[in-house]
Parts: sequence; C-alpha cells; structure tokens
Amino acid sequence: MKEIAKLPTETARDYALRAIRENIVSLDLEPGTGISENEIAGFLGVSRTPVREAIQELSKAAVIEIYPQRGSYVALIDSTFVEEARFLRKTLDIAVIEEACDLATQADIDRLEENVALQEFYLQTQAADKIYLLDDEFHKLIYSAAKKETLHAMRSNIMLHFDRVRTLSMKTVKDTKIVGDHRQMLESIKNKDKENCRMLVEKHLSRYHIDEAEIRAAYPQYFKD
Amino acid sequence: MKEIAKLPTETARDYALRAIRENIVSLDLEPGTGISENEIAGFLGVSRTPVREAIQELSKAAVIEIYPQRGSYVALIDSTFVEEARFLRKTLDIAVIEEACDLATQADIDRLEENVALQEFYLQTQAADKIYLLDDEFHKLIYSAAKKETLHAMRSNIMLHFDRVRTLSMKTVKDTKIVGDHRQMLESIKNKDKENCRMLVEKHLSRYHIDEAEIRAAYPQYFKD
DNA sequence: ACACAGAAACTTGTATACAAGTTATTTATG
DNA sequence: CATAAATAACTTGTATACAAGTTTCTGTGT
Repeated sequence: MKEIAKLPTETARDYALRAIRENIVSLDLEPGTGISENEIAGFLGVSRTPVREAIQELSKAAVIEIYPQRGSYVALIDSTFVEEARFLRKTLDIAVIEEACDLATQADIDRLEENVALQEFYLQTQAADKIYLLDDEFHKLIYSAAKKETLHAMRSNIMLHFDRVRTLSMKTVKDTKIVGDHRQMLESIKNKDKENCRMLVEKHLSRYHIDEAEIRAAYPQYFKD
Repeated sequence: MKEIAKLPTETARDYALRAIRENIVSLDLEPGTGISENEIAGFLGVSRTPVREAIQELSKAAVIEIYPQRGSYVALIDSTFVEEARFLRKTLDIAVIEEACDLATQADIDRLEENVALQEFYLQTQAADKIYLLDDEFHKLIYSAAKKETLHAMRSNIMLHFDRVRTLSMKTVKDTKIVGDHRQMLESIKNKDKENCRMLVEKHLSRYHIDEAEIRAAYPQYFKD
C-alpha cells in the first residue's frame, strides 16, 4: 500500500476512502490481498472507525469482500462484474452522449475543447498519467452537458472493476487511439450526429475488450475463475 | 417512524439499514424530517455505530442529507434526481429486456409466468401491497434472465428516489394497467420481439410520468424547489 | 516426530466515551 | 421588558474498549 497525503480539508473518513480506493485501482493493493482495519488505520494515522466506514462502502461496490470475524480481502477481478460494468458503460454512455448532442451549450463545448486539447498536448509529451485523469474528466464533462451528474457518480462506483483492468492495460493500449476517439466524439457532439456518437462509443469500448484476454493471460492470479 | 421487527439472522447494521430505508420509501419518515443517530439507535434498540453506518450508506444514495455537527435530514424529493432515475431506468431497462430476449431460458420464462400469474390473481383480490412486491420481483427476474444481477442491485439504489414518488402514486395509478404491461412484456420476451419490448418499457414508465404533476400538487411540502 | 489441546493473537461487530461544533435555552444585566 | 452573554443540550466525527468468533502458534504428552 502506497502512501497518499491527507488533504487538510477532508474528513478522516473521506481520506481513508480515497486512499484505499486509489490503492485498489492502482493495484498497489493487489487483488486477493488481505487487509485489516487496524493495520490500515495505523498506516493512515486515523482510528478504526473512519477506516471501517470506508471499507464498508467499498464492500458495497464489491471491490472488497468482508468475511465477519475472519478478515477482509481486495476482491479478485470478476469477469462477470467487468462484463456488467462494460454493458452499463456502453448502454449509459451512448444514451448520455446522445442527450449531450441535444443539450450541450457553447460553454460545455468549450470545456470539452480545452480538455481534448490538453489530451493532445500530453500525448506528445508522453504523460500517460495526465491523459488518464483527462480521460475521466472528458467523460464527466459529457455527463454534465447532458445534465446527468448524479448518474456519473453512480457510474464511477461500478466502474471500479473496469478501472482495475484499465490500469493493467495502460501499457498495452495506445493512448494515441484513445485521444483520437475523444477528438472524434467531440466533433460529433458539435455536429449533433448521434449515430456517429453511438458508433464511436462502441468502438472506444471495444479497444479495452480486445486486450482483456492478453491481460488475463499476463496476470492470472488477479482474476477469479 | 414505524417499528420494523429485527430478523434474528441479520446484523444490527443490516437491520438499521433495512428499517430506515423502508421508513423512507413508505414515507413514514417524511421528506424533510430531521433524524438523529441517537434517537434512531434508541428506537431500534441498537447502538449508534450500526445506525450511523446505515445512515452513511443512505446519504451516499442521496436520500439522507448529513450536515456535520448540525443534523441529518430525510432528503426532499428532488426532481433532478427523479428525472435522472427515470432516465437510468428507461435506458437500462430497455437494454436489459432486449438482452433478456436473447438469453432467457425456459426456467426464466417459467419464473416470469408464475410472477405475472400471481399479479393477475392479486389484482382481482385488490391486494395492492402484494402487487408492489411482485412488481419489484418481476423486474428483478428480467435482470436475472439477462445475467445482469449486479446492475439490478445498483439500479435499486438510485431508484429509491423514484420509489418514493411511486409510493405516493399508488393510490392514483391503476394497478390494472401495470399488471397488463407486465403481461405484455412477458409475451414479447417469449416472442423475442425487442422492438415491442422497448415500446412497452417506455409506455410503462410514462404512466408514472403522467401523475407526477398531480402528486407534486397534492404534496408540495415533500418536494425541493 | 507427531497429534492434540489450549492459549494467544488475530479478525470484524458493537457499544461507549470523548471531541468539536451548532443551536436553543437560560440567566444576568441594562 | 429587552438584549446579550453564558451555558446547557443537542448534533455528527473520531477514538477506544469490549464482545464474539476464527486462525495460528505453542507447548505437552505420546
């Protein structure tokens, strides 16, 4: 588990939740790892209570499994969950981007333009971690343009499963293609071309689908079944 | 707040979560009501810890608002949330019922048949509460047939907002129409008629849309804005 | 060396005590 | 009586103590 600095504003609970979640997504807490409320509390410098609440929340998202009186474990990557997360992402992202075609204001377009421009910039400077963050931001901006902010928060939770696979795939998937997809999505929103948006979302997602088999072969110990 | 019996098997936390959630959905805890961890703990006969964890979870679903050091309140019905819940329900239910057309086994069909038969039975005996439960079960069975059980759990959370409106509408919406919709959905799944499924889901949802205006007029104090 | 019993060291679940902050009440003062 | 300050009674956030159960280690007897 890697250290993550506590922000002065956030509560102990929010800090614990953020720290544990980031460690799970980054795979610094590997799937299958046993975790202890006491151990993490000591590591983060807070008491068991906020750590416990954070773990409860993550167990509800099914990325931590709690066995009462026995211990808690970082869940193995479950192909069923990943598949359902992909289904949700495809279904919802398409519906939302179509809505964004109807509702996006010029201010929304401007924010998307700035985001994609930054992605294209960092693509040249090879800053993969920056692109990762901008990727999240890009999709959040689309949900915002479609007035579906609440759904984006919910989407984030179930996407944790998908995100772990994405972390593993960062080395193999070409950022060039991802940023190119985003550029084309933005242009299609500007043109209010829903059919093209739908096609782009499906193509975008298929990029991750292709290399899951490779990833699973490379890290079999991380997967369930 | 109405009393709900604690099941001998469930933990204090699960009991508190179930009791509070049912009271919110049934509107025995009215929107806007102030709630206290201590008060509920005393009422349920458990300590603050499990009650607090339950409230935290419900605040994440945005049906409870926590103001640190000030108090917690049952959230008013927020039209934005209700609209997003409706959007999610429509989008996801359509995608899932289409998937069910492809994947439903005979066993799935049999379970759906039994469920709808019971709905039609209780429709004649005027048992609205039974139909309410069977309605939930019906949609859960469809998600199960489409192998999307995880998404159904997630759907349930965001649907809390929608469910409160549904509780208010139970007196006005005709159960006859709901059960009729379900019967037609089942027949369309059997015929693998996706286009008809899509149309039926949209019509089904529109029934709730129609009377939201009436409900809002009848209970303005429950609504935000 | 092996088997078994028992204690010790863990786990999470729950209850309670305290901390920090807000609100309402009460009391003193003009 | 009105007003303001002090205070008491609340709230949630956090830490800690204890309860109940599981696992692991350890020592002892064979």
